[in-house]
Order: sequence, then C-alpha cells, then structure tokens
Amino acid sequence: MQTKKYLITSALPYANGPIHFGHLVGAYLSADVYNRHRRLQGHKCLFICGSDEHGVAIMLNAKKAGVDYQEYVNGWHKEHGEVFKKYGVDFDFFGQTSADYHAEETIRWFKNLHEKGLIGTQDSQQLYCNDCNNHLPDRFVEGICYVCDYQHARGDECPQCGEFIEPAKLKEPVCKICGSQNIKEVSVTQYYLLLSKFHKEFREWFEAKKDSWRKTVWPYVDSLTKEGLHDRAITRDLDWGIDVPLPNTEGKKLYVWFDAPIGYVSNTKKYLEDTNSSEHYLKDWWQNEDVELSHFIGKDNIIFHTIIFPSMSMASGFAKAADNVPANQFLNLEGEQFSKSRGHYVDAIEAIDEFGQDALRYYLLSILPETTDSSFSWEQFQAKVNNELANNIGNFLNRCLKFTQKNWKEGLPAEAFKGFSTSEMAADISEALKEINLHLDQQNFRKSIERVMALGNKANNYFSDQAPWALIKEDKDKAAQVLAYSSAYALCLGVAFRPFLPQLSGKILEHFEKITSDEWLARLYLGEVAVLDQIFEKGHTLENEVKALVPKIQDETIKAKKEELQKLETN
RNA sequence: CGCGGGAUGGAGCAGUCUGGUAGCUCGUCGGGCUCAUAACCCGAAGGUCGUAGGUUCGAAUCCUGCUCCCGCAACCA
Repeated sequence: MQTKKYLITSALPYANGPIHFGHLVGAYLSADVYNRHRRLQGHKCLFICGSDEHGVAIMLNAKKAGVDYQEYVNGWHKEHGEVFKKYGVDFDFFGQTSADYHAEETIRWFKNLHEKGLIGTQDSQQLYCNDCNNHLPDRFVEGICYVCDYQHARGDECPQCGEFIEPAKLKEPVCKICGSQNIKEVSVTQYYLLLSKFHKEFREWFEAKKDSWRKTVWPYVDSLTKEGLHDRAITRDLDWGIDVPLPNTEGKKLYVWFDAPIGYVSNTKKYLEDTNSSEHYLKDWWQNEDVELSHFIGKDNIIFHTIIFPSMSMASGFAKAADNVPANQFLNLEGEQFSKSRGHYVDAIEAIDEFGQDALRYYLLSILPETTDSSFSWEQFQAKVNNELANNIGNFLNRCLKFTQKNWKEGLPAEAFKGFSTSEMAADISEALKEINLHLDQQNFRKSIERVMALGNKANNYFSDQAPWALIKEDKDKAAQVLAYSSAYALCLGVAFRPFLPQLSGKILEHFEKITSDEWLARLYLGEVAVLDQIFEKGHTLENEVKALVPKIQDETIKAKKEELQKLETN
C-alpha cells in the first residue's frame, strides 16, 4: 500500500468556557477517528489543534474573573487539554495562540499578504463607549431597531425583524460591556484583507470541490461566494492580541479570526521543532501538494475554513488550501441548544468520569450530526449503550471468551482454527473491514460505525446458531471449532473498533496479545483475513481473567442525570 | 421573494444524485433458548414517506407553490 501524508486539524477551541458534547461531536471525535484510521492504514499523519486565545469575549470574561488575560486563557487551555485526553482525542500537538511562536508565524503571513497588496486600509464609523473606553464590536451594542422599533436589537442583527443592523443607526444605543449609554461614533481606520481581489483564484479552487464536499457545505459556500468575496477587517483596537506589524499602528491588534487558523500552521511548526523532526512544517506539510489536508469543524466555522483561510493560504503561498472541510451540523441536548448560561448543558468531564470513554465515544459517534442537527438524550444514550454496545458486542465477547475459558483451560487447539480464514464467514468479515475502511476514507463516520456494529451482530448470531453449549455434549471437537471461529471473530471485532473505541479495542486485543503482532493487526485492519492463519497457528489460550467489557447503565443513573439537568435549568 | 440544511411507522435515522409499490437500530406483542452482562435467537403488528398540485405507465425519489423546524459570517460549535 502506498503511504500518504494526512494533515488533520480540529477547530481551535475558544479558551473562554467549558467544552461540551456539541464541541466534541462537531470537531474533535470525528477528527480523532479519522486520524487513528489513517495511521492504522499505515499512513503518516499529523493531528494538530490548539487553543484560540484572543478576541473581545475573552478580554471581557478575564476582566470579570479578575485575572489577567494570559492567566485566564491558560486556565481554559489546561482544562480543555484534560477533556480531550479523557475522551481519547489524541492530538499530536495542542498549542496556544497566545504563544510567541504563534505571533511570529502570524506576522509572517500578515507581512506577506501586505506586501502582495492584499491588505489595505479602510475607514469606517464605529461606536465607542466613553465610560469603559472600548471600541464596541457590533454584538456588544444593543438599541432600538430602526426598522421595527424592537427594544433589544443587537448591533449586528435585529432578533425580531431579522434586519441586518448598521450599529451606528441604532436608536438609543447601550454598551453591553458596561451598560453605559455614553456612546459616541468615531471614525477608525482598520486594515482589511482584500479578498475581493482574490475572487477568481478562490472560485477556481472552490469549484473543483463540488463533488467531494458535503452537501451541507458546498452549496452554502457557493451561494456566499458566487457573486464575489467581501473584504474583511482584520484589525481591532484592543489591548490583547498580536500587534499589527506596521509603523504607526499603536493600539491595533490583529483580529482573532485572522490569527486563529494560522494556529494550525504555527502549531505544526512548534511540534516539529519540539520533537526534533527533520521535516519542515511548510515544505513537508503545509505546502506539500501530496498531503491531504482536512479541517474538522462545526458548521458555524464554515466561512473561515472554506473562504478566508484558504484564500489567505493560497494568496500567501504559505500553505495549500484544504482538500476537505467535513463540517458537522449542531448537536442539541434533549432537543434544545446547549446553553451554559441557562443551565442547559452537561459537564463533559463529569460525564466521562461517570460513564467512561467507550460509552460516550460510542454514543456521540453514533449521533454525529453529519447531515442534519441531532440531539443528545440521556434515555437514548442509555438505550444505545446498553442494547448495542453492552448487550450485543459486550455480551458476545463475554459469552465467547467465558465459555472458552471454562471448557478449554488448556487453550483451543490449532486444528480448531483450521479453515476459518477461507470460510464464508471470514470472507464476510473481510468485506466488512474493507467497507469500514472505505467509509472512513470518505469521512462517513456514522456509516462506518454502523457497519462495525452489524459485524458484531453477526458474530452473536453465529454463536447462537451454533449453540456450542449443546454441541459440546455431543462433539467436543466441533464445539472447539465454533469457539475458535468465534474467538477469531472477536479478534476481528477488536481490530474493527480500533479507530472508534480505542479502550474497548484494547481490552479485546489484550486477550490475543501473545499471538498477535502490530503488523498482523495492521493487515487484518485492511481486511486481510489470511493473517489469521499465522495468528492462530498454534491455537489460542486465554490467560487473563475474562471480565465484562462494557458495563450497563442503570435506569436510576439516567433518572438522576435527567433530574440533575432539570435542577440546573430551574436555578 | 436573503441564504443553506431538514421534515420518512411510537423514538432516532437510512433511502432522494442514477424514479419501479419503503429499510435499519430501538420500543411494542408472541414464541424459543440458557453459554452469557435478566443477556441471546426467531416471528409478528405498525409508516404511503410535512402539505397542495404537476410530470410519468409508475415518485419518498424529478418539477412548482405552501407550512413548520435548525442554523447563518465580528460572544456562544
């Protein structure tokens, strides 16, 4: 198999609050599965992420918390890192955009684009609060809508009539930062990314993606960019962020969305340096046309990852533009949007400490909002984990392994495994593994995990049909064969689960650890069932104690979770 | 007429591109089994595919109108 390179990024989490299931499902779990999958196929991968640590929202909350900006973002960076670790999201590198190495890289991009004439200045009127001395971004101003007279129209959009608001025209504007009405309009000069000059090049690249991108992504971006690209302001008057690297720009910082995606690149550089790699972050990765680049994001980030960052990349020549942007839709909680402020959320750390990685990864992956919004529900979580993971997969492994251990303490003889690798059943497993590979290659995660579960179902059926508990009374050799075949099946399941549920997979493969090698497992993953002959050449003995692999979730536990959620909401 | 996505048995989804009398997981009901985590296996009932119309021998699938839900670029994924 030809070895390729894959550069995989997950949206940089904003260092301004807890990570919840919606984030995990949107940009992290699927990326992690894809990364594991490509590595298992033998490819070279880099899985890059980091905290996004600039922007007004962070400044406000840091002030509210009474800590300095750096301390504030460091806190969230640390917590987010822990969440990812617990969920098994295994980045190669998880950096920070407040770090020097990142500022350095961002400045290179800015200067390059500036020299090429793709960054220019433009004057605009902006609101300024005289009391808290802040330039007010649109969303930080509220007032009376000049179209429908709604009292609480935001500076960007009126929630009542849907009109896109020009903030300077709002009647009786109020500063949402300090509540003051002492607001004046000032003229400010900002630097703009002149995307309008880049329309032709952008469309040439974009139109080639029509058939390969998700239908929730391509048509949307198409409708936004058909007519032309909008120039975007990329500087702000703030005291937190990366300084604009030009003379006479005191007090101006680069806009958070300009520097954030560059974080993928700067973090790659930092990672390669830290690991003393001989590879160059641009030549070997970001500029390398043989590298497949995928940005895993939620749908809210589509514009930045499909329009602005690819344009910046192509225009600067520092990076290739994305090959795919498998944006997910949103995940709701019990049918409604997650909202920390309304108490409608679930603490991701508490949840995983209570239910474990396998259960949560399985459920979240199975409801991945690939084509449409989906919803996390505690009852469905319990049902899916118990019925599909515990009763189906977990129980098959348990009954098969326990029965073997009880009746063949000395191990299953080599003869019992004879013929399996050429059996119809093995052909079926091989086909399933190949299909799983294909779905994952195409980043269809739900389909792929469904295929794994179907495989588990078949294993259970085989075991029941053969009824070895009856067979053993009449023909122990025949029963040995059934158990040998079932064991081989169990091993294949362990392999199939590797990218999805690394913990469960590890627990299964542990029972075969003495007779398998990484190379054989890798070949098996690709559907080469012939290696089973080598693996079971000398039969198989279960040495470790067999324990239930997937614990079931009790009704009372779910009831408690639902009550907990309701309590949070009423508070 | 701002834009994109969605609406399929009790629940959650697939099928829509490439039209041919609807599929999966769960739930429900009936039966079987006992190796196993009161797990497993078999069978049945239940939908005409948001709505109104059109094209066609034939539409969930193509076309048109309408309704409802989600999201929409500088806080929240």
